[in-house]
Amino acid sequence: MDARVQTIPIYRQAGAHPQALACAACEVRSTALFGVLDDVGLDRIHTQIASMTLAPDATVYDRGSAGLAVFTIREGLVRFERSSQHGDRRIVRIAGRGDLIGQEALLNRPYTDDAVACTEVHLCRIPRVLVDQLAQGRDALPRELMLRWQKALDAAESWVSDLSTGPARRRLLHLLERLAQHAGADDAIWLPRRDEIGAMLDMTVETASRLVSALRREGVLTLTPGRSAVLDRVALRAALLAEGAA
Amino acid sequence: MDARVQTIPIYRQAGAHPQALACAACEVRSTALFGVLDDVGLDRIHTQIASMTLAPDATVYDRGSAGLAVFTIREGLVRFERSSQHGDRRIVRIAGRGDLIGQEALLNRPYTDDAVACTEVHLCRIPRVLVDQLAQGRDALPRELMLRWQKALDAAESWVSDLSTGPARRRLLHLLERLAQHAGADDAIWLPRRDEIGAMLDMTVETASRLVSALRREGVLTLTPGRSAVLDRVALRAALLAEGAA
DNA sequence: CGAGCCGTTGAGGGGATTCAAGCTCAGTGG
DNA sequence: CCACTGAGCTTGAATCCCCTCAACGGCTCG
Repeated sequence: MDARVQTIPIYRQAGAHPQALACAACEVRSTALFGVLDDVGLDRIHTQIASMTLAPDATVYDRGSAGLAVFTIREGLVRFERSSQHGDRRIVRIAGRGDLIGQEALLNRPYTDDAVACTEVHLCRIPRVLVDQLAQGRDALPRELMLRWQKALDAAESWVSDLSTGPARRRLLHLLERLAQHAGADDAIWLPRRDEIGAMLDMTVETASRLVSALRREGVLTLTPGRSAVLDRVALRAALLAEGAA
Repeated sequence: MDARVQTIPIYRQAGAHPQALACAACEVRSTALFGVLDDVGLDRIHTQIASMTLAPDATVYDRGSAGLAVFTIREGLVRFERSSQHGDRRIVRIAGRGDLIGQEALLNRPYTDDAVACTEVHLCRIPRVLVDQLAQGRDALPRELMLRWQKALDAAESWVSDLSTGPARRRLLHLLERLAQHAGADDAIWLPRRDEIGAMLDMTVETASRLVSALRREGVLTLTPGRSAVLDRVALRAALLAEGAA
């Protein structure tokens, strides 16, 4: 949890602090956990939610630690890791803007994965007890919560069917396709390190490197400094079709 | 949905029909969705829940179809399948006794996977609207629901880290370990067909066959007629340790 | 500048796939 | 009754994809 945490409460009254209107004006509000709450609801919660910023590779929480809060991703990518006791880790899922992570906390459970920032990440940290309170009063919240849970479940299952199936090249292409969904304005995606690609797709760094290089030569991918790249979406589609996978 | 469905309502008053006390006396009640409801709650629901029995390979529901109900597994195993448009399917998760399946229905969503019976399966079919009603009145239910969702999510993620990681033999051993958790009294497990093992572990039928035969020769597995087998748990543990995976 | 991390590329070997054949067993119909 | 068939399982041989082992270059940083 080596992050810059701004515990400054977020007040909503006009003018004031630059983050005053943060919750109400939050860009992801409509897709985020509290998006369904009205302003009255917001008044009750905005003082307890902490805004956080994490650097790449900073951990949001550790597997096994007590779950005291859930997090909404305002910006950036987070990966979920598990490692077997003999050392080799596997990345089992990634989450992005608008996703809710650490739901286990709502059940008073320890976190089931290591959650690590891929890019710089902006989070809202929501204490477990706060959600409990809200869940009692209104009932818009449970549904929204269930939605998050289902979304995470779906993501986990399609991780199996897309990223753990077939030859290495196809798996990589599927990964790129998925990363493209979190792309910036200019088709700039976050490109994992080679060993991270390996942990995601169950392959060695060497294989990951070879395949990335191949895609670079084919023009599907153009590397840019700092773990990022530009994707040619058309070429990617073509490559996927050539794999016999749409 | 080619099943024997007993739409006979399940009444709770004493004596009466053999299934009269079904809900109240349900063996899996403590672990099932409505386990937390008291008798009053049960009175309100038992008439709307249908008891079903499905034969092996019967489908519970199809991916994409309208989700009108969730199901509790009273007995047996259910697998979740996805198939890409060029034909090859992948089994992404299995669920067993006490698990809730088809939660998407609660969100008014189509089912995200094909759900297919592995063994003979006994289900309780719970209409979506019924859960909605209950969720409004009491609030024990939402928490129980969240628990199910989290359990499914955890299962999906560990499917990636256990069954989609490493060499074929280790993946198969992990699968057996998992199937052993659903074993009958005598360590008799449901053993998938070779092509089903292939769909679970992303390998060919031939590889699956070779590995199963090898384990049979090593005494880890003893085949018995009808897609089942007896496991030597000690030998399994030993084999897993030899793989460098606990 | 050397150390270390990260990425790349090559050579060789091994594990899984592909292609192929043969087996058992249940169901079918001559 | 028994050949015939097809589905499921097994085994073999050849191929290939990916891993292992290795070396090297670029880069940052102490």
